[in-house]
Amino acid sequence: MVGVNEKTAARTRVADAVYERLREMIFTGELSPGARLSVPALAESLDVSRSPVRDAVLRLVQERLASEEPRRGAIVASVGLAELVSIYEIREVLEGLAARLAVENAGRKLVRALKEALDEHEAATRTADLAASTEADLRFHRLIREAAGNPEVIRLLDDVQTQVRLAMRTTTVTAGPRQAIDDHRAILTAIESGDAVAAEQAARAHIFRLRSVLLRQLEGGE
Amino acid sequence: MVGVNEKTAARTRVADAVYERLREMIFTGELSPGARLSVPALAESLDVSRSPVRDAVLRLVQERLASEEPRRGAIVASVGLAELVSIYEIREVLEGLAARLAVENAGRKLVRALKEALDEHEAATRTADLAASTEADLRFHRLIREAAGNPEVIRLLDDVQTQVRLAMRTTTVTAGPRQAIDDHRAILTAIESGDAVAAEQAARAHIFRLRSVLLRQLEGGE
DNA sequence: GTTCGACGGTTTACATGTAAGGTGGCCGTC
DNA sequence: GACGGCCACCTTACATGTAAACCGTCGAAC
Repeated sequence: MVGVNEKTAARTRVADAVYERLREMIFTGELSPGARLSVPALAESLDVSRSPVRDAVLRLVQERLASEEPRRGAIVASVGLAELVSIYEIREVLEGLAARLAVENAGRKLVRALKEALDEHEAATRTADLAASTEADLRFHRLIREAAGNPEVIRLLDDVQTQVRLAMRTTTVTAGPRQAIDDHRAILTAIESGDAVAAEQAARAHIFRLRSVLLRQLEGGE
Repeated sequence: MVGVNEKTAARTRVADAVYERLREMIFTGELSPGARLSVPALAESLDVSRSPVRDAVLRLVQERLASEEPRRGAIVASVGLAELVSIYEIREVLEGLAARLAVENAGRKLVRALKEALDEHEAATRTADLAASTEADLRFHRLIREAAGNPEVIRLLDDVQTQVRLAMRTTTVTAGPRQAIDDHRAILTAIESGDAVAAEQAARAHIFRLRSVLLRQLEGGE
């Protein structure tokens, strides 16, 4: 034995770090939609060589956080309202699926955790703590999809959320905090009662309402 | 097979060609699940440098045709029965969504094209022409999702199909040709009558039956 | 006979060189 | 002053160099 094995060592890929950094820059607005992702320029500003930057940019492109045209390089993607509506159509059926599957292998623990998230969501809303409210909201959804036991659903919903976050740089979608909590309560009730079909319906209805908000924005203002 | 036909002439990217070639090698079995994707070895055998091969392999990894462990390289992915079930759960709701959306902006042309595909499917089944039957089957589904008018749905269902093709190297899933045709007819009827909800239900039921076949395989003979 | 550790070969991951293509600016022309 | 072609710069895409990590093997010690 050569000594203690450091688990911290495993994660040191420069390309991964660059990828994370670029994601962060996109989500914080340091890189706006449309901004050019010049590999040499980024390499210099991040003080690494071009190779890991290239890998990271390719990864962003394939996750559609950036778009590229051959020989012209990549730019930060922008997600318009119409695309966001398309994404919410997908999110609707995927969240429905997650809720249905969650019922099928749900336990007491899930219900308890969901209740807790919902309570915190409500409390944060009462005190107008936006950050905590958002966190509890996201956690509620995350708990359900992780309980679904289908790794593909988790991955796809993570993808959806990534696109939504990007779109949020220019748009917001909320049906009002009270509506969200009521919707969540309906989902929780269905899960608690073990009614998979009702849970699917409730989850779909929740996303459907959010999508309706988007559609009104699409037709009305802007 | 998303959009290979860009009309711009000078799309001679070596990395793209390598990517296509590797995909082909995976689907034809030239590269079996588990096979190592050694960048230097592939570069030599394809007679290009390591860079485009590296790009292509990264792309495969990201599309989950290959899996990688850091510092250990990539191998051709294998899709087991359990994963295939997960994929079909997703396919169920996505095909349902596509059918619903297709109704919402369907025209006469769609119905006619679907009828044609269904007729050919039936004819090919009668003459036991497996290739033509499969082609007509795929075309039926493709027509619907392209009519959905939601590019994300198309992309996700293409992804699903890629995974299914990979899984098909070791598994087959069919509910029997008659069942498939009956299912398709039910979908067509619902679309023709303009009943979006019925179309969604019919499409979901179709995939649900295929998934049931998988589940029986999963429980029964290994 | 089994276990352990050193060694060679192979590969990854990062760095860097370079030809060809694209862009935008600049200048001359009308 | 507007327009069009030329040129210089920058970038992409491919090629290649290289340190360090990993794998399998082999041999020695117990």
